[in-house]
Amino acid sequence: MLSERRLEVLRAIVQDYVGTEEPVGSKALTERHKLGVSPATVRNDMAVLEEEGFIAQPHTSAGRIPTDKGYRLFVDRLAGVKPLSTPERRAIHNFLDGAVDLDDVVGRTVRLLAQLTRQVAVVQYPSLTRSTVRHVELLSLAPARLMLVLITDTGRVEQRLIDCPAPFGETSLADLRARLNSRVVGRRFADVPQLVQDLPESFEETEDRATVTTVLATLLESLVEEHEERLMIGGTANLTRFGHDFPLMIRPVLEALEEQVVLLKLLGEAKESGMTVRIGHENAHEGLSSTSVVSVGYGSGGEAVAKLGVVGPTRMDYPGTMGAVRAVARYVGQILAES
Amino acid sequence: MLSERRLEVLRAIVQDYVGTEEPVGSKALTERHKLGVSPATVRNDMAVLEEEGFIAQPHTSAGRIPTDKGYRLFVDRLAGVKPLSTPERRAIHNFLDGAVDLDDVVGRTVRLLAQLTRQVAVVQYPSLTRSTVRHVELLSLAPARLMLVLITDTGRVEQRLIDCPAPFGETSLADLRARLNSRVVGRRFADVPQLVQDLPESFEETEDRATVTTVLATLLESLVEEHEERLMIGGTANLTRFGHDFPLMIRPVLEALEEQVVLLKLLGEAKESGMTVRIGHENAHEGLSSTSVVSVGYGSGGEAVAKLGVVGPTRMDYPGTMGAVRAVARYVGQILAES
DNA sequence: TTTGGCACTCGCCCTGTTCGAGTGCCAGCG
DNA sequence: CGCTGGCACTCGAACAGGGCGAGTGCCAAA
Repeated sequence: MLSERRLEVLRAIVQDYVGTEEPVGSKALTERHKLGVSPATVRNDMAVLEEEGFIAQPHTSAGRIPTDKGYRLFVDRLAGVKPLSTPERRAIHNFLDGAVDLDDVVGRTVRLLAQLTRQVAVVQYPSLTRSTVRHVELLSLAPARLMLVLITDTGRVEQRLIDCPAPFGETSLADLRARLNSRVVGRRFADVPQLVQDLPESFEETEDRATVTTVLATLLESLVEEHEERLMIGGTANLTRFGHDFPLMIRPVLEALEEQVVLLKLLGEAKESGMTVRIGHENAHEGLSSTSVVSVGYGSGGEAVAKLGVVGPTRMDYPGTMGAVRAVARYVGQILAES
Repeated sequence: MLSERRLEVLRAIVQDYVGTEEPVGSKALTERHKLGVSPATVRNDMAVLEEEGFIAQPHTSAGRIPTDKGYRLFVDRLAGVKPLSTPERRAIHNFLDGAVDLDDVVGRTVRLLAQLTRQVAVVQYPSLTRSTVRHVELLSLAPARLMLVLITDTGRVEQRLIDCPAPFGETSLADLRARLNSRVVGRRFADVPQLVQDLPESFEETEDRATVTTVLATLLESLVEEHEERLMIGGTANLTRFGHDFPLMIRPVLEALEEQVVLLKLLGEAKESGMTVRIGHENAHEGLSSTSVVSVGYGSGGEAVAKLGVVGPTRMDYPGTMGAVRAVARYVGQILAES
């Protein structure tokens, strides 16, 4: 087990390294932090910490830098979540309050998060399957062409064109629309396909209706699949803060960020509740092995409807980042609940 | 005036430099291109070209590289637009045909363009003001809360929440909806606010309606303003191909790309018809002074409803890039016309 | 267990040197 | 008059060597 002071030394190393981006030596440590011991003692502690794998030296006769394992310990036991300052909180409110629709909320959130953390921000749209249906609309664009519009309680609006096998009268359309709405409004999205599937059984009439309803069902399903998970990213310019080795690092990160699949998986791996911090190699994707991901679920009520987070270098200000991420998530939740 | 051979030398320099990323000297030129003259002659030509400002040397005793002016001449007079290969064309079709809605079309276009050109792709959503209204829908989400949904002929669907000053009956709603549609469908989007503004005059009834209609009008207007110009970008990972000096270059470019305003202005400066190539300092934004922007309008019919293009280093393969941009724009136009 | 001292290591940075691609100029040739 | 080959020159890239100093590990003493 590590003594209290050793942990203190680790904390000091992490803080200094995050601040300076340079390997930190024993002397500098004792000067900048009031550890109450001499450099020699710190050196001994460092030797132990290195043996345990919490820190490493890039090359002999250089200072130490934290390893992923070191950051892990730091996050788990040595650092809290730094609450935001009141100006920062106020900035969040001001910035987010002007949003006019969901796209706007998500867009503003991304920009806000990127600005607060000075890192790359990722915000997932509220999941369809976890939302409930607020409204279903069927519009007739042309005789044999419909448009389906779905509105969720989280403000998402999804639409899809439907080519009907045969023309469809306005009255039957109204009928179907009414039945759909009475069936489906207020239900969880995930249940919708099944509900719609059953709909034809309640009719004894023409096959017209049956065909259309099946079209609807398949459409709903594909819609849920394809649009289930959308996300927005921003602040990629912050990648340039990565450090001196950034030309090599930045490439795979940009590539990973472009692959929505990768990002979704990344967020998907995060815990359902509470904040998740994945450090360096803890991330499955190897292009992100020198980045850390801080993510948290957000939602209008008790349960999360989606996640948001930031991606940055492992050498990041964890307490501050976690504080910003949590604060933003909370407030976005409030905004969603209001709308 | 420049002789034919001098132009040929410039063309060779541009081609070689684009290929190798390295300053090109007289010897290498004569070896790689059948100019039919000796290096010494080429040197003389180069001296002239440099005097005229078409090429420059990064430092004494290095080869020459084209200046912005040199690229301009190259694009204007020395290079055509390289048509795509048939496999490439087929790829475009295959890739774009699977799109299910406008978001999907735009998203696929961005990815396609980025992949074809290996550069950063920018695609503007079809402009609202240049589209016509296909459908207007008014949904009642709560007694005093409506949702307005607008659908354009280009497939854009825009929605906006409306908080009514007072509850609004279902029948008055249906009435208003019908009137709205009969007034507005088929009209150009830009005219809609005015049309809606006039709507209250055709009523002699309660002030209920009047208030709601004005709410509608202002909303329509703000909607047009705020959502008029949206765009999607992709392929930012290609920024890493920028060259050896890319750490310095990439920063301002990423920042510019994040600022939608900047990009929109960039595309806005492009000609209305035909392809526009802006080279280096020709771009107003100074962060983009070492990039070139190739853009072109696209649309379902004769006139353009929006623009798309790519952003890359001035040292780019202009004929190939222009070919890809043009081909993609054409096919996206077709897709939009079909939907 | 902590501390001061001390020898040692090794990357960084500065300097000097070499190497060669590329240039400009010039005299000669068609 | 334009093209060509030759030649001296320039100047950056690449490499090597040396001093510097931060930082280390170890040890003996408190």
